[in-house]
Amino acid sequence: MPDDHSDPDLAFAPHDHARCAGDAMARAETSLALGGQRLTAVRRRTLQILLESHRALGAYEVLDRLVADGYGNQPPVAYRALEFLEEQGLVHRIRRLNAFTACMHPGEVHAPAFLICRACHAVAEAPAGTLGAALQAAADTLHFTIERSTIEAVGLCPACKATAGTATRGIA
Amino acid sequence: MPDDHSDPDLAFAPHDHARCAGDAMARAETSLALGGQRLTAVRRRTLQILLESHRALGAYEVLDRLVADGYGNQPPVAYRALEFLEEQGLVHRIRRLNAFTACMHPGEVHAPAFLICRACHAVAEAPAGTLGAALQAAADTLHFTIERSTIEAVGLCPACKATAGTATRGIA
DNA sequence: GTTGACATGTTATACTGTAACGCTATATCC
DNA sequence: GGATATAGCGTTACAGTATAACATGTCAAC
Repeated sequence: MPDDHSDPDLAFAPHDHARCAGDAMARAETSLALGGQRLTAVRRRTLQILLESHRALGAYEVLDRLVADGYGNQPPVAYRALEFLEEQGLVHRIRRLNAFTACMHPGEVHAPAFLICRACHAVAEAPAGTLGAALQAAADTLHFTIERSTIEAVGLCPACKATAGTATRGIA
Repeated sequence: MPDDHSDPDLAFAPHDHARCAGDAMARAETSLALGGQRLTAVRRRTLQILLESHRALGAYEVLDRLVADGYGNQPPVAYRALEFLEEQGLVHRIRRLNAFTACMHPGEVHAPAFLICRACHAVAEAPAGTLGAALQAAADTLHFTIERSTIEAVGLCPACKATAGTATRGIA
């Protein structure tokens, strides 16, 4: 099983990966400490796995890597850590892919929106812009109170658009 | 297994159910005919099931009802019909619930947005408003081309907000 | 009435997610 | 330090969701 160095980048543009991962981990430690939450070994390693791989991983992919590090090898081990991290706003769940990805700017309140390339499987966390407000407005007209939201779009990233028609593997 | 008359209404406000279902079926026939697509028996019945039940149904729930009508009793029968209807814009998939619901206004181009009550499980298709534009704008900044989108919010509908704290069953 | 394309029926299996139980580690209180 | 309470982890077992692959049937065009 190959490592994931060759996998598509999380954002569509290149950037300082090590730095953004390190920053995210540091912020995670701080924000958990402030909230009185415990970043245990499994949770820390799970977050690291997502930060390192730098793309959306399925729960069972995460589990495989936890197993390789000597942690429990049953699904709940991964799911519990992922759910905890999601509740803490450190990880996002991408329902379209049945996958999880590390949050690139934890701490900031945001209704995460994801852009998923169907050709190269890259996933980018989109700038929120007026999205949150627009969703809130839609909910308001029905007097609905939003607690959590999922916003995901499937399409083509700039790179795959450029090579459109060539050897890309589709998601459907 | 009880019928679904007591299930939460699709929209949060009462309305003329028979009429909206009938309209939707009529529009479905027209739009499929124009596109040269075939509304076969299974597909038609599947759409009817979703329109009648008037809430989000899992694929296996749809399958149960198809079986009761004498259709094939294996998952692909339901999944194929549902996928076809989704491609045609007649059905929406609600990923948060692993469920499907009939589109309430097929034909109109729209980025469907769903409001899901975690207490009573009602699902409403939210007015699009500026949502589509906001999502498009977010994608534009990354030069991403959107082909399909999933927008779902979990929270409390007006009725469940009113009875907050009383006997409601949570989704989580 | 044969051909070809599309749709359905069916088998089998893969993938995703969770309930429940017992043990261990950590924190707290005395 | 030792008792107690709580949260987290490991494990078993299973439930729920989805799809690949192939066989059969149906329909329209020629």
